[in-house]
Amino acid sequence: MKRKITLKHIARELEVSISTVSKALKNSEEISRDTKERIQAFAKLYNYKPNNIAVSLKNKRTKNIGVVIPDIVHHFFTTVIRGIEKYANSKGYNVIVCLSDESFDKEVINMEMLANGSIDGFIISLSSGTQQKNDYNHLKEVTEQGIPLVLFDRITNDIDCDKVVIDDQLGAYMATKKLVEQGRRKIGLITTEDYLSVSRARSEGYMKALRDNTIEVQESRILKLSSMDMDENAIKNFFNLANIDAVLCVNEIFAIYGMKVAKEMGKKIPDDISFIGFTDGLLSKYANPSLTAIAQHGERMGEISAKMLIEKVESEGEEETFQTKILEPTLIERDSTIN
Amino acid sequence: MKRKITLKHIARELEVSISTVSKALKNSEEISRDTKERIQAFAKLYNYKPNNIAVSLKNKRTKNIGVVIPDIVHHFFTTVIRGIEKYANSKGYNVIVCLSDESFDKEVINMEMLANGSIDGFIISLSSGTQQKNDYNHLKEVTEQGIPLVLFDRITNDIDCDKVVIDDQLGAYMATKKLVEQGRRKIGLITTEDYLSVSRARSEGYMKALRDNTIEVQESRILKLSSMDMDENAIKNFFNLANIDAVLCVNEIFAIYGMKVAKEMGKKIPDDISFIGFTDGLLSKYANPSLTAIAQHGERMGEISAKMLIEKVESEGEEETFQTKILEPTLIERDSTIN
DNA sequence: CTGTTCAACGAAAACGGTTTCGTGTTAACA
DNA sequence: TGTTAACACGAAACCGTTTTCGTTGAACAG
Repeated sequence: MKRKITLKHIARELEVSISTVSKALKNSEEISRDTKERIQAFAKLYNYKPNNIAVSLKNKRTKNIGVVIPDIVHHFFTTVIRGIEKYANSKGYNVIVCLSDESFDKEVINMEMLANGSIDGFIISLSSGTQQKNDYNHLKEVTEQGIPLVLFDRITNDIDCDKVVIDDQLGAYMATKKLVEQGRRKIGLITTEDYLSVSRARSEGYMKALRDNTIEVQESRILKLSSMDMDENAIKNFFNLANIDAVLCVNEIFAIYGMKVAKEMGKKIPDDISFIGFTDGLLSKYANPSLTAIAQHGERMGEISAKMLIEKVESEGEEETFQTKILEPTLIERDSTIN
Repeated sequence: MKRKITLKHIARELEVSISTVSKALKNSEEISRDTKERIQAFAKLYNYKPNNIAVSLKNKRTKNIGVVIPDIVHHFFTTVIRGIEKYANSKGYNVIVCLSDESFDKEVINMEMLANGSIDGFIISLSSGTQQKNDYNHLKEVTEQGIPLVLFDRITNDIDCDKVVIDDQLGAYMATKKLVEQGRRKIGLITTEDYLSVSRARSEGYMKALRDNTIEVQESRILKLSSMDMDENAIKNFFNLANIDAVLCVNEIFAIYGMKVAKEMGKKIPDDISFIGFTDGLLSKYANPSLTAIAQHGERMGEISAKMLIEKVESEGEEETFQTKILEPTLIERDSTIN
């Protein structure tokens, strides 16, 4: 077992001081060519690499960024992580991923664990528990400590920090408008409970599009589902009672499941009923029929979040100025709507 | 901006030494009740939390574990991460996720970044680039440095370390056997190039099952696809020429895509052709028809990997003994096979 | 009164680097 | 010959902990 070599070892071996070694390895002008070459050659030979922890302690920079997301088994979040990873890595940063599991408590615990020196900044998408509880003190605390924070997708207005979102309202608006243009009038919405910021925005876009096209918003055409139990009968009733000819779903699963139920009821997609779902993921692409979807551009969102964060981290406390970046969603038309 | 408070601050404020503060906060017997209470109260008041980096440097324990996987936009890997996270978190560890992007170089770079003190151990699934190159020196190096390593799913025999896999051969065997029992004789296999350890094992299981049932293995019934370009015509030819009545696919995407092509060709699933795919993910569940799948138990695999790793990390260098844990795959029957 | 013991605390080294500041040597110059 | 500046390097502080090993004063026995 070869232990890692340290500056001290090199110094002792080459009979110079630790400072000389340190400087030599940084190619400092202070050190003579000869000595530098000796030291660098020795270091290369023994594969010396500085200890990250020691460097972090000294520089108060960890080169780690902490990402806290509600769930990782969600295509959207994985694409965001990929975007974050990509950008962060290119800048020499590592990504520590923590899952809040949609729980307020876990979100708080994870952030506290990381906030004690482990990371240089946070990228976070709020858990539903947090949005429901409407308690953002844990976020306030880290920002007060001067730790940069970027919120993405599931954000809150209660905290001043950089934010990255897509225009959820616009996405829903575009989708609903498309359905209207295709002659649909009895357009339903399958969503979650309202405390999720994104669901709310999507509902608003849906309703606005209806109103702009002089279609009345009917409560019976809005179905609120919990992501845990997707009650088949509830969906059937919904389709039947409201006599729906098109559905906008706030996520892929709802859409795929909705299509399944519709098919079981003997409905033809898209002739009898059209479907559009949020989050253009694998399911949308490979569903049968393939699902028209509103792409959230997760990877891009991740990259932008990482970029904003790292800029804040590396700007030595210039004047604080926060921005909110709003990405445009894209409607990707497939076979679950008329083309 | 409230800066973080340190032992030194507390010591100065309470006019005791740093060591006394440190001990008091650890409830050491050395310190009198009075002093301990004073110090603890003060620490609570100012929300003192030890600096992780400093503790890491001192203890040579980071409480971080490094996970390097080929890709995160893959249901299987995300479930593994979830399992790792879950167990690691329960033991007070954080998870640093790095993506190799199926590239040997990125795998090496990521590991080198993390190996310099950032983590206590590695959990890794090899990139296809690495398996293709067959070069495992980067793994050898970290193990020689005494850093615990757990390999999962995509492993190699060239390295001595703990490993966690499912019995891929058995999975393929079970699936193929099931197809045979349902009267299929012209069973095809859609796989990737052979350098991936898992694909090879699955091919072997497939062939073994055929032989055990006195069905000849025909090269024409094996299609090797690159995951990049899924050539529709190649698949059509494959189905036609080999006159296939059942297909085993080494991953979900191949299976879903295969079903799509089959349907386009007018084939009925499962009457004309059955499908079974590896990795029981969301796609399998929500496909149409839903896909009979071999579950890889990713989450369990992640938990076990994390458990094995953390045990190694926390066992102060007892005698080295490595184990390979082989999980049993489960065949989940759905509508793409006859039931 | 001296010696021992124990409780309660502090000094200092250590982890592995970075960085500031000082110092000895040499060469150049007046 | 004495002064000075540049060069090359080392000492030491520091980052925030942990931990070992004193040290001090009081209490107690003899």
